[in-house]
Amino acid sequence: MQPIQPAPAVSQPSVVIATSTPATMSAPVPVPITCADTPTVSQLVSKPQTGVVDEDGINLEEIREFAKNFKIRRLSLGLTQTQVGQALTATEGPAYSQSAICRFEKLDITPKSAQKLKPVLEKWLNEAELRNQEGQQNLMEFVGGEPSKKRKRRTSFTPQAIEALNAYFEKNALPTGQEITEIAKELNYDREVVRVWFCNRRQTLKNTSKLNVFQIP
Amino acid sequence: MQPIQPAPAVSQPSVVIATSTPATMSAPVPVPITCADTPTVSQLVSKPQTGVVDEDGINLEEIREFAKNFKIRRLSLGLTQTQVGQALTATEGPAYSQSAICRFEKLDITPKSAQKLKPVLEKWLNEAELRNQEGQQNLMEFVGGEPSKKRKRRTSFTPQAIEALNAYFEKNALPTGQEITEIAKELNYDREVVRVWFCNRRQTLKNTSKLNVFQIP
DNA sequence: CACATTTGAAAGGCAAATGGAG
DNA sequence: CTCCATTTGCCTTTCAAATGTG
Repeated sequence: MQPIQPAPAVSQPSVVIATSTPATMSAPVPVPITCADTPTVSQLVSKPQTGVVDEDGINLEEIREFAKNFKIRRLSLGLTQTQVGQALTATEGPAYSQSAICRFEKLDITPKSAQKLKPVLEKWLNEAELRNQEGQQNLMEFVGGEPSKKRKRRTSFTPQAIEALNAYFEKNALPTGQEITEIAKELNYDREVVRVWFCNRRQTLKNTSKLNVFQIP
Repeated sequence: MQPIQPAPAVSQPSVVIATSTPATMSAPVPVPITCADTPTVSQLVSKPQTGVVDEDGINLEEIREFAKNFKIRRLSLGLTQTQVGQALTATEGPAYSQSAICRFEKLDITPKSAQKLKPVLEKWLNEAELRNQEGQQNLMEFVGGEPSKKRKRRTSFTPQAIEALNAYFEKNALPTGQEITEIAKELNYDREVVRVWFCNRRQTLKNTSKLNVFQIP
């Protein structure tokens, strides 16, 4: 058994978000026939012409920052979007589905929606982290999740962890048992999880290059 | 308040599944470069050359029939795929996610997987229906779902209901209040749900034809 | 009622986990 | 442990049910 999941040093980002390729995107768009669709936060935030504050006085930059951190903190607690959505339903405030959580994290929603959702998520997450400090048993009780069964729950790595793993992989795709142990310790993930990650990574790479043999356009 | 959801006469299908367009499907497929991917049940069942029984002695026809009925019965109980998955996790047998339930219903799995899943779902569903007869309170307790809150739970119509609604719509896209009441009663859905369905249907139709004005290829 | 918008259930993509063979 | 095929779940996306406004 293992204490739910890691808590990979919630350090400062250090990973600039790379505001997607700016300009140069005026290619023959597939056909945006929609009338006047309200833009999403991620769309607005990626073209800083408007500054950080939306016309309705909403601080887009702040929301972007929070959304990013929310994801990291959620994953650090070892929770899925589904669990958050479900737990939210059980609390006093408004309820939201897994889809809603997903959209918020990806900022694939209107500023108005984001503004409404942010305090709800913020409050909930703080509460969840508090419970977690008092022991993971409290956390699981809070989110109402069963201890799971047979199959191991699929772990979701934080963006940082993925990046680190890829870096290691690039340097050495076939680490020894010793090295795996070290990496696992460094990233604060279960050793087995890291080992399997390398196996799967090699497998994917192999399959990918196999396809390239056919030279698909 | 309302008793969870309808139980639209779980009568005999009467709606032949129309085993997808047979033959004539040898169009220039996008590129199935996969090595030798095990075919899914739906793929196998749609080309009856092999008969109803798989090479491993699995009765595909039976599985198809069950999958279809499973969906109807699930919806009749007013349950979502997510709820089934979650409830399954809480029981003794193996646990499965919403994705797994989805794949089973669409038969988007290998015969082997389907064979494994079928008894699990069958047993669970029987139990669920039993609880439901003893009062919906029992059912909700069984699936462990909260009574929900603010926003009304999105209703999912059974395939039959959809078909019937479309038939009505084709005859008359703007039914009177009286007619709506009758349709709702006939299909055993909440009147309001039916009314909104017609509103949304008209809206969708309008938007769709608006697009056609541009004559998209 | 029409219409724009918000939001969730179902479905799809990718990859974490599993299991068999070496 | 490895490789490899396969199973299965988390996250994402689509489409439409629900909501809000005139």
